[in-house]
Amino acid sequence: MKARAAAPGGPAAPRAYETVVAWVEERILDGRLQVGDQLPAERDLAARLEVSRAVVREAVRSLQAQGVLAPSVGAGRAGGTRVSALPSGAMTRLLRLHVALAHFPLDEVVEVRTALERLSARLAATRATDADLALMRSHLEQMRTATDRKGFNDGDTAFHVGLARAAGNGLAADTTEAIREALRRPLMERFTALDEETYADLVQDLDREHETILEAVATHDPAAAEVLAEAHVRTAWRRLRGSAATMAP
Amino acid sequence: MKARAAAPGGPAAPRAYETVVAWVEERILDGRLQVGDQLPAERDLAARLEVSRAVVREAVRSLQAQGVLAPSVGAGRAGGTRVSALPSGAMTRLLRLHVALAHFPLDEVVEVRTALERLSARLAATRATDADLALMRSHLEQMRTATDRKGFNDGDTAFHVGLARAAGNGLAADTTEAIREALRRPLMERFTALDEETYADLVQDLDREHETILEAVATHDPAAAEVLAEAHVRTAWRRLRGSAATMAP
DNA sequence: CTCCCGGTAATGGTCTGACCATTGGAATGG
DNA sequence: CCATTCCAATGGTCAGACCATTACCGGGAG
Repeated sequence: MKARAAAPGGPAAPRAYETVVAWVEERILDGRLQVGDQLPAERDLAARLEVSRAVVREAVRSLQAQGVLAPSVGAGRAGGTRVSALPSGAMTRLLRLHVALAHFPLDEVVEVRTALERLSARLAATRATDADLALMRSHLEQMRTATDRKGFNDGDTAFHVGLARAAGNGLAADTTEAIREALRRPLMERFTALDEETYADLVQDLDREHETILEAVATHDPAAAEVLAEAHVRTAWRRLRGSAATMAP
Repeated sequence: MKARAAAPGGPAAPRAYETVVAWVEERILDGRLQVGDQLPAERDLAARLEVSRAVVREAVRSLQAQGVLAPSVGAGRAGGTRVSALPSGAMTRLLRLHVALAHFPLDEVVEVRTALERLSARLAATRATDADLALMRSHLEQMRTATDRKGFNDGDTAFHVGLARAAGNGLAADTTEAIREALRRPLMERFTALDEETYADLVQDLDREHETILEAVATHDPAAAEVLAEAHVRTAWRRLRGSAATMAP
């Protein structure tokens, strides 16, 4: 009689790597493991949990994909797998893939991004430092001096991520960044599909709107900033969303 | 002369499993792989990319953690690893861990949740079906008949997730759900720390607010719904955030 | 005493080869 | 035609080995 006997209606057979993931998660959730702490060596952990090193490695990869673990080779303090907190890359990849899989339609993503933009603008208007403002101003300049559409888009992304960072909300900033990155490809497709005149008009209007948002933030006017920012994202998307180059003939 | 020779200033040595992840991601991003498609068998993929099966498995775990791949045993159509789109669980775990790691302070998370709530309420007020409304009403009832605080909290979660689902925005709903789940533990700690009288008052007020939100949604009044929902989350958190049971003496 | 240098050990990274449990489907027999 | 049996393919797991990188320790040179 095997322990793993599959009870047909029962819970799916527990994978060995899940027990390792659970071991780590449990210690993170109750605080025994904190950022910077070192995990036992893979060989030790495998022995302790009575699994093979291969499944320990699978578990580590799984948690690494969430930005929670960071393995590094070598002996002593510097080596070993440590607990980290780098959700940005993880969120970006997750969102980009699921957008590509058409699980999240672009309109939905833009709706969320609009809501976040509003939040960021309001918070930034109350918290932004002079350094934040200077950085955002430099991004405005970057857009104005951009020589191609990709350059402009990069500046635009930097501006909005900068706004989110200035808001002092890490989750909002990381999410905004992830959404921007996830939308980069489809956005650029629409951007490059515009004819020269439409593009020039759009850039001019966007610059004006950026300017007014920055002004509201600089003068610490949260109410104005949130309205302007929300309207900005909304209208920009309205003008872009139609210009899709058909992708699947 | 090794191909992997570490160029000191160069980019970090590319891990073998990353090439496998890249292989899959590339095909998802350009549409060659879609939801439901089957990946080559691990052994085949390993041979094709000239890596060991172990690293292929690590890559699969990594993408599985993002909700993008779903392996299953067996032969024929049913077996094999397939492309999936289940970001909900992935987002939940990611957020929960990073909240536990104190990378995202509770106040920040609640701010984002407030923004999402506002969005969901507005959208729900324009799109909610009778079925959605009936479901939310049942969650209201669930809260009223709850015998303990956990039961109330579960109903509350269900109500707000239901609102997000009714909004018809999958990303907003999944994110709301992830945040709710990530906050469950710290929220319940505060919830249970309230004395009986404060708790009774709070529950009564929350119920009233839920009622007004649901009313605004039912009468298709987006402007009212978004204001009520935002105020609801904000005041609820204000009343709860102070009641923390100190955790680390 | 200090500094440099080599060795050593520990770590994650990778590979190989094997066996198991599950599952679908093909071959077989009624 | 249907039920049964067997087989092959799949992911899951394990054991053992070797490699590259890195810190640390100890000894020798200055």
